[in-house]
Amino acid sequence: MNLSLCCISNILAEQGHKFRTMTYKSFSSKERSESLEKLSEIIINNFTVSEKIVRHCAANNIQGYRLSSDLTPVIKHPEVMLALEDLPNYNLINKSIEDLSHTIKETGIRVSAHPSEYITLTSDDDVKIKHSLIDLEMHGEIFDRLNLSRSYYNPLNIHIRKEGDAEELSGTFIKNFERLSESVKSRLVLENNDTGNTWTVSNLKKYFYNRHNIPITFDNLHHEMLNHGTSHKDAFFDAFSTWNCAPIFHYSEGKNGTRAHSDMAENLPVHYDKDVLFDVELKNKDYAILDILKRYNEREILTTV
DNA sequence: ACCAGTCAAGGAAGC
DNA sequence: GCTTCCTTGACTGGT
Repeated sequence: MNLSLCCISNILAEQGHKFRTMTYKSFSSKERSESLEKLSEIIINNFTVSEKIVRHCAANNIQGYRLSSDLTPVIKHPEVMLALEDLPNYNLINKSIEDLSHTIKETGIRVSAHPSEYITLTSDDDVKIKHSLIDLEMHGEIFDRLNLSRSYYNPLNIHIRKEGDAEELSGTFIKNFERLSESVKSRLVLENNDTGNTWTVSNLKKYFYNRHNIPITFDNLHHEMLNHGTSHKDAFFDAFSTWNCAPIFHYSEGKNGTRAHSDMAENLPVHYDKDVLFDVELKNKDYAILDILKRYNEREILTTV
């Protein structure tokens, strides 16, 4: 069972290895030089924590890691717009990125990311599109700096977000997709969602894979909530067939039948004997993953005796 | 040390 | 055309 940790290790956080962030409100409330110093420290901290988490995954038989999408907070805010090179102690920032890169290579942990839920390539508002393009490009830059492959082996996963006419929305999406660099385009994949009625696996496949070869991420919980009558197995294989490498799918369970993620899993991810990496979206994070692995291995022992 | 309120984002729904 | 909700972790300011 190949599992991937989603952003935070609760185990390491309890030991004091925590991510930090900075809002624009905070950045702009102090002297610029003071804010830049603080931001530089935050970014170094975040890459260093990521490196520790990758090591932690490798030590615990967790094959994948979804990087946080807030490693470099506020730098691409419209009123800030800085490059990493503009920050104090850039050499130390670069060193923290190189350390993470080396650890990823050394451990063989497969890395992905899920840029903000608020990113949209389907908005009518070009300002919002531009913010989204900039945010995606920052992810591409970080992936490039980490020497991650420009392929779906290291995917950047987003949602379509907007509801409405699939034909029209997919046209808008592709028009904006073409504005992205190769760094992003070569990694971008799309995930099914349930917040409306449109973006099931089969519609994503029809409008984005069949026409543009963009792979589809299968999320079992979103599928449960919106499936247009398609079974779990059919949706799984529909999405599976869109990848040119082992897919990264999402696994979670809802709290009392809702879309709110539960703390721990009660069941196991179903992979139909296929090679899939499951990004586990459960609140107890690595505790939930270690529990799944333990139960899975116990079941393997029972069924092979 | 701890707690409650704040912050960030785009879209949808409800007045 | 407003406000509120959605989500979620860290930050912030008060005790």
